[in-house]
Amino acid sequence: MNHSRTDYVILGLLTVQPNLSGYDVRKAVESSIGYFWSESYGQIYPTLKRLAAKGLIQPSAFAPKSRRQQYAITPAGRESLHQWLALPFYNEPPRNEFLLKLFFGAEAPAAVSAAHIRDLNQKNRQMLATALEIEAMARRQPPQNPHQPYWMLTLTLGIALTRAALDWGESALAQIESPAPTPDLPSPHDPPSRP
Amino acid sequence: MNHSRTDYVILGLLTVQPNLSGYDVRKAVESSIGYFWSESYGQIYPTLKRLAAKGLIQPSAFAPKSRRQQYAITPAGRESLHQWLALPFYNEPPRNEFLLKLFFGAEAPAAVSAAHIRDLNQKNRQMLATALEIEAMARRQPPQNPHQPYWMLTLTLGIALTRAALDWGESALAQIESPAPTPDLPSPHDPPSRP
DNA sequence: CGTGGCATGTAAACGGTTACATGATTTA
DNA sequence: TAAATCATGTAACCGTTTACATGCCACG
Repeated sequence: MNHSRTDYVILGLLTVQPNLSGYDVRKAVESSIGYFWSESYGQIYPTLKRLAAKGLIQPSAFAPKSRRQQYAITPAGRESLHQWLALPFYNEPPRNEFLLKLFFGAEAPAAVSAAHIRDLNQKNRQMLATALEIEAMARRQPPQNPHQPYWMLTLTLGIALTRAALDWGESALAQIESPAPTPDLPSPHDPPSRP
Repeated sequence: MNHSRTDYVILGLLTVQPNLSGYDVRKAVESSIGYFWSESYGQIYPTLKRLAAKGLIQPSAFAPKSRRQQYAITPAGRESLHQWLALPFYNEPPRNEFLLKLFFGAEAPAAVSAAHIRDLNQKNRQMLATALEIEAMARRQPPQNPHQPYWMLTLTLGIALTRAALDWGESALAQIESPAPTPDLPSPHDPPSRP
């Protein structure tokens, strides 16, 4: 009776692509909503069974050579998805370990926090690069797909947030690495870093 | 033997304020790291017991009138915190329900997604306002506290991300509400919304 | 005195991951 | 035929939240 969000991930993906196996679902999650969602097999397979038992999806083609049991969404499943979409979204309690470590940064040498920030910047540069690639690719071909405008929105939010985080990261690094800028006593031992 | 992150939240907070009870920890989490972390009593109280048993914290003053059992960090606890701070941070699998619903937005009337975005904007405006207040308050008094520079960094990241999300939200709303702008066929029935 | 809120605590449930088991199929 | 990897599945565990229980103190 209790629908977890995994249910709607699967139902949603089945509206995008009509036949998916558990394996397919996993791949689809990773490749299309991977940067803001994740699912593990331990969730996916039992959920498929449960959704089928409830009639929200149904076993469809048993893919010829590939021994993959595929499923398709039913009208009832689509209905259920629509209802969920209309409910207000619920953001779970935040838990950002990077910010947690930074918050307690004064307990460690400045180099520790600096390393974390560099680490974050690295990840963000990577993320930005792939997001921009995807965006460029999507913009090249005309929007035949009714989902595409929404996908672009999720993408542009990701890009905007990553850019903001990167900007912050650079200035944060500068602040941390310049050792306590006492205005009239320029630090004697740390040469200004010029990459 | 396994240290959960709740351990380090408590140890960290005890380096900031020397004596805290379970109740205090909860309040401190909410008021100081609330926008990127959360803890429930069900975690806090058992963790306090466990940390005390391991000697990482110790019962200190039993607060006079208030029947609150307070704890203080021990040298071993501080050591443990330092070690953890030096480890790379681990960001748990992302799970953003807002983006999930937006991704499947094409399955529902555009008004549904628009409402979600407005909802998000509302939350972000709220968040930005309080963050800016805190920032202004912090900047007013000179940095007596060695933790403050790090706290400011977490704050400025929050502000930057929220601003970016708000900017995105406005343009996203505009895009969604303008019904499929066919260039040479200006939409006949939707009057341009002027707030 | 009684009631409402403060403070501590815990049992049970929950959503989710990890680790492992098992065939079946492709590739070398 | 051996090794790799595809695909499905599940049991156990884990961190966490929820809901509830309990006693204490302040205040009307």
